Amino acid sequence: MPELPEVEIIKRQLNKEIVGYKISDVWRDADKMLKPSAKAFVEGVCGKDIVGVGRRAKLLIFQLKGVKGIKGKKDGESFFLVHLKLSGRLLVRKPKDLLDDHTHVILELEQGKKKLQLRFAEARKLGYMQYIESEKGLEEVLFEFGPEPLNGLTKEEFREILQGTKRKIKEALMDQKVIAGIGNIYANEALWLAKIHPEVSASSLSTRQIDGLFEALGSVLREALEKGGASEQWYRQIHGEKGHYQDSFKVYQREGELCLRCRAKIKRIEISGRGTFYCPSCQKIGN
DNA sequence: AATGGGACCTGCGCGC
DNA sequence: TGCGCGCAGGTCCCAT
Repeated sequence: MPELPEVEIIKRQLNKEIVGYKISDVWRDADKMLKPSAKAFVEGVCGKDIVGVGRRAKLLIFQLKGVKGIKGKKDGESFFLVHLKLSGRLLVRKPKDLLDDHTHVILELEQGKKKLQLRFAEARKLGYMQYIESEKGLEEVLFEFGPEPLNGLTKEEFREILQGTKRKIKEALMDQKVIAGIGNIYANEALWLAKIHPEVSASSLSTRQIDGLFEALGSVLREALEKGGASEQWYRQIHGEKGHYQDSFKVYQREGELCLRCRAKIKRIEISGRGTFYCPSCQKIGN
């Protein structure tokens, strides 16, 4: 999945569809996917209203308002997070709609007579939903993320961050503590666009290269947003539609195919265990 | 500190 | 048709 653009699209769509609904019940068949425990999650969210959906890095943040279900405490703000990991889908359906494959959690939603379901389908069960009791608890989770590339990150800050680490540039880009929201697809695509070899040390990049990478990153992420995200095997929008950015991949999963700039063959290597695709001719070390 | 490997899980496509 | 293998949008933990 679900990298920044995909999560952002889900966030925007959910804000149009489920804000104002109350969570009336939770069904689940994989307790492991609920944190801090299935019981705490269910008790935490049941009976509360969804007042908004946000995003930080690749996390969705559902803001809740209302009385805690069982113990009936004060009316305050609480939250739950959703991480889709590799194969998660969040789908908004009507209760009578055909069950989606790999659904492991269903939040029953009500607003007056209207009823909806928010279904968490996760083929690999690596994703999770996490209930968080307070704003303070939320801040503790979000605290560690680096800046958001489409919201607040400046060219100067980007330079400073990258010049301060000797790690391979692709590793740095994908580290959520360095920059938030970049995953394997967008790291590969941005480096191709900026003509930077994925294995070069971040601190060895010139200012001109870093500025180019900053532009490339913004351009790739914005284009992905416009195209509804990248739908490979799993990613879907909230009504099940595919995004289209996969049709614009320049290097990702194009091993052996021709570079669209110079016609050289795209190579695949591994960096930190992740498939890495680049053009050996226009992304040279020491460019 | 930095790097590498494995774990967490399951599904799918490919070659034989 | 069936089986084994490699690969998959992510992140965490541990050993070296």
